[in-house]
This record gives sequence, structure tokens and C-alpha cells, in this order.
Amino acid sequence: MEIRTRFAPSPTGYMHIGNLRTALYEYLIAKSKGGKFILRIEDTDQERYVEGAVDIIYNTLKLTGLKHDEGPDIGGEYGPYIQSERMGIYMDYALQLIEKGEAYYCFCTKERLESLKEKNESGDSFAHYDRHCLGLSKEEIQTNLDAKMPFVIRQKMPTEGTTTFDDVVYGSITVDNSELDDQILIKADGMPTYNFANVIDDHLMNITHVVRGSEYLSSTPKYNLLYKAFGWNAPEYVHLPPVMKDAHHKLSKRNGDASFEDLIAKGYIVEAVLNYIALLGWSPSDNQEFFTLDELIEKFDIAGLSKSPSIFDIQKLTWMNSEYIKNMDFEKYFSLAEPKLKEGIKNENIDLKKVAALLQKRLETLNDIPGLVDFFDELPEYSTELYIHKKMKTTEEIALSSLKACVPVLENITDWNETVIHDTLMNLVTELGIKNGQLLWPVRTALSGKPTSPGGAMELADILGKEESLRRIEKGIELLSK
RNA sequence: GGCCCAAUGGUCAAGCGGUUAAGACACGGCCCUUUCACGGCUGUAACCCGGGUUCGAUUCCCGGUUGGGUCACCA
Repeated sequence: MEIRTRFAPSPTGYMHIGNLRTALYEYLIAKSKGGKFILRIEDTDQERYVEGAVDIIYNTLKLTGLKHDEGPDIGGEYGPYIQSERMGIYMDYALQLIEKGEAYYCFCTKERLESLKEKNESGDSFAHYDRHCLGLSKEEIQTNLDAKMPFVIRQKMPTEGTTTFDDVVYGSITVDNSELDDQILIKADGMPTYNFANVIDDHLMNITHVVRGSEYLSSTPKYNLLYKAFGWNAPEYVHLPPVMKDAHHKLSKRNGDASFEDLIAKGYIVEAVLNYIALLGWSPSDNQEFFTLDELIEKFDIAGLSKSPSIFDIQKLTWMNSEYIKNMDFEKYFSLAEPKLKEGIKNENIDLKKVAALLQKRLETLNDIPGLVDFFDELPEYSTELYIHKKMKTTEEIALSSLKACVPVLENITDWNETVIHDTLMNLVTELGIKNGQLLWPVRTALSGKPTSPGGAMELADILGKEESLRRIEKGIELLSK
């Protein structure tokens, strides 16, 4: 049988990391077996609907390469794929259940339900609905309906026995039916609840694997009972442990934690984020850590899913991100880096490609760039203490004499490029009989005005150009002469 | 509180009755080196507790502890 999974987000405004990971696993479960990945928008809660949220979903899937086979934007034979466009369907099925005696109308007001809860809080019984409306006669129901009284439709749960279901990651789980509430299927506004719409849609769309967060584990028995009430086969359940911010809190936008789009805005690479979250709760049978999407499809095995929550470790993502940057094709890397380079460098005489090349092995995120390259534009104010470096065996005196010595030889260079600069400086070192660092460290310092810089003396001199390099060295001499 | 679930270094995470308990991140050290990085080598660090079962438990079972989830006309 063809495997079909669905990503069923609510359009509430952004893409959680946890949501994206769920989508990824859904995609992989399907694609690793040649199945279909479906997108369905669950917008039954009109109060939480956020304008533009659906576009974020489309964009994220597109950006990450999690291409869906069916969905609102591309259609498919099981449409519509937006729940609000499927309204009639749910009511029909709810009515079917009423006829079968598996569900019933409930005319209780919210106030009455509230008061029930209050009673329960003081007592020791469960906060379950008291089935006040279960005993209504057909006539009473009809009268209420004719009077246009607002109603909901509730599922009638068995009061005895147990319900058992199997979860692919958690195994067999059993609960007492007495724990189950007569959950609402159709709300007073005529919309189905998530729990009901889900079952109907998953069945109608032939979904074979229901993948979702473990917070749904405790409501899954109700799902199973619903499938049973209809006489349908339940799908495979794949519940996923949460992605945590720390040992106690889930990662969530509400706590100010980064969403997918935030991470991208912070200079993380899409592929690195995807790779990292693939490994947050799943591991391959071998030790492989770096995966392209295609490799994930090939290597993914549902058995590698973990049962326990994982803490999102930005440090490891950052490391992985730097690995992606380092190993990226230069042209691709440059196209990503260029905007950030331009943020830090306004001077058009600077060869951005050379700067980019210097940076590629030193970046953690793209956003590090501006702060690392700003000195190319303008030499920052610096203290002559920068010239003192123990390991390079430099002092201010040595720095001064080294800088003075290199001015004439650099001035003599006509063909200003890295190789020539290198040879010239190294010759000078030999001539003066000093250590490399005693010349090169002062030059690097004079050129950058910073304790650290991407690239050393030769690279910086090459990029800055002859005139500017000499100007900066003179400036160093001036500072050191005071 | 009832019910459900989980528990290996600081973090991710192998392991599935017998192992010197992998690997990665982070951290420390060393090497390389014109700074910082990169790279290479290396070090510190873990089976929540108590009972069983077994010749033998990190692994299986039962309790407990801790943590999480759930108990909505939200998904």
C-alpha cells in the first residue's frame, strides 16, 4: 500500500522548529518508501487565524525542499485541502454518528459547563461532561433544533473497558475508557473540532501514517474509538517527542525562541537547519551526521526515532552551520554572503570576492560578516598596545622599526598582488634577521587596527591596495612614535 | 490530583543480557601557523534510585524519584 503522510499545520503565523521537524519526518516517512506527502491547512479555529500565515507555510516548504504532492495550492484528487472549505463534509459524518447512536446533540450552555467544572474542582470526580443531554428524547431535540437553540455534537464514549492502540515509536498504550470524556465533535459555530476533522480528513485522504507531537498521545484513544464508530481502519500512529528549549520548557515562539524564519534571518543556512533538526530526535543506524535531503530520504528509518524529548542546542546548530558554509561551493556561498559584505563594506574598491574567500572558513553564521569586515572601509581607532604580542615576540619598539623598514620596500612594488607582497615581506624578514611574526604581526595590526582579523598581513595588504596599505602603515608609525 | 509517557556525560545520541559504554557539539591541552580561524592529535566527563529475574543487568520485570504531556466549543 502506498504510504501517505500529511503535514497539517494551523495557520497561526509562523513556523515553529518543532512543526518544521514534524513536517520533515512526515516527508521522510513518505518519501523513504516512495509515498506521498500531503499538505492540509487546519483552519477550523477562526479566532486564531492569522492573515498571511498560509504563505509562510508555503514558503517554508519551498525553501526547505519539502515538496508536497497534494495541497491547497497544487490540488490533488482528495481536495479540498483547506478544512474551512470542507465544512459540509464534517456535519454529514457527525449526523451519521448520531444515527448510529455513537454521538448526540448537546444543548448545554457554556455557563452550565463552567459550573460543572467548578463543582469538580472541589470534589474528587473527573471534569467530565455529565451527559446531561444524552437522555433527551427525539421530540425534545427536535423542539430545541426548531427553536434554533445553539448545539454541539458530542461523541458517546464507552464507560467501561479499555482502549488500546499501537504507536510506532511508543509502542502499545492502553487507557481505561472511563477516563475518556464525551468530546465535542461539532462546535456551536458548526465547525468541527480538530479531533473530529482530523479523523474525517485523514480517512478521506487515505492517510496511512498520522505523525504528530506526543501531546496528542492522550487523546489518541478517542481517535481510535471514532474510527471504530465509523467502522474504519485506524492509521499508523507516529507520535514525536517535543523539541525543548531547556529541560523544562518546550521550544516556542511565545517564549521568544527562534522560529525557522528567525534562524534564517540570523544568518543560518537553510540546509544546515534542516540537517540539524533531522538529528534532533532521530539518528541513523551509522554515525553519519551530514545529510542532504536526498540522503535523508535514502537513510531515513522510522526505527531511529527517539522517545524522549530533545533540547535544541543552538551551539551545535552553529557548529553545523559553519561546516555548511565551509564546504559550500564558492559561488553559492558568495551569493549568500554578498549582501552581508555590502553591509560592512561600502568602499567599492574593495574586492568582495577576495574578502569572502578569506571569511569562508571563519564564519559561524552569515551575520558575523559585517562585524568582521568593517575595518576594510575605515581603520578603527586603536591602542598601540595591540602591537605587543608575546607569542609573536613583538614590542612597540620592534613594531615601530618593522613598520619603518617595510615602507620603502612596499613602495617599490609596482605589481601589487599577494604573491609579490609575500615575497617582498619575507625577503625583508631574512634581511633584517628577525622572526616572521616580528614583521608580519605589526603589519597586520597596522592594516586592520584590530586584535584579530580575517587573513594576515599579506592578504589584507593585497585587498586594501598599495596606497591605502601604506597610508595605514604610516599611521601606525605615527601612533608608535608618540 | 487521575491517567499516559519518558529517563545513558553539560547537550545531541549509539547501545537492545556479557562492550575498555561508540560518535558529535561544548570544554581543557598539544601541534601547525603572520593574528583569529581552519586542520591534526589528545584529555576530562554518563547508564536516576531501590528491589527482583538471571551465571551475568545500562539493557527485562516491579516499585519509587524526577521530568514532560493530558484532563477545552485550541490545535
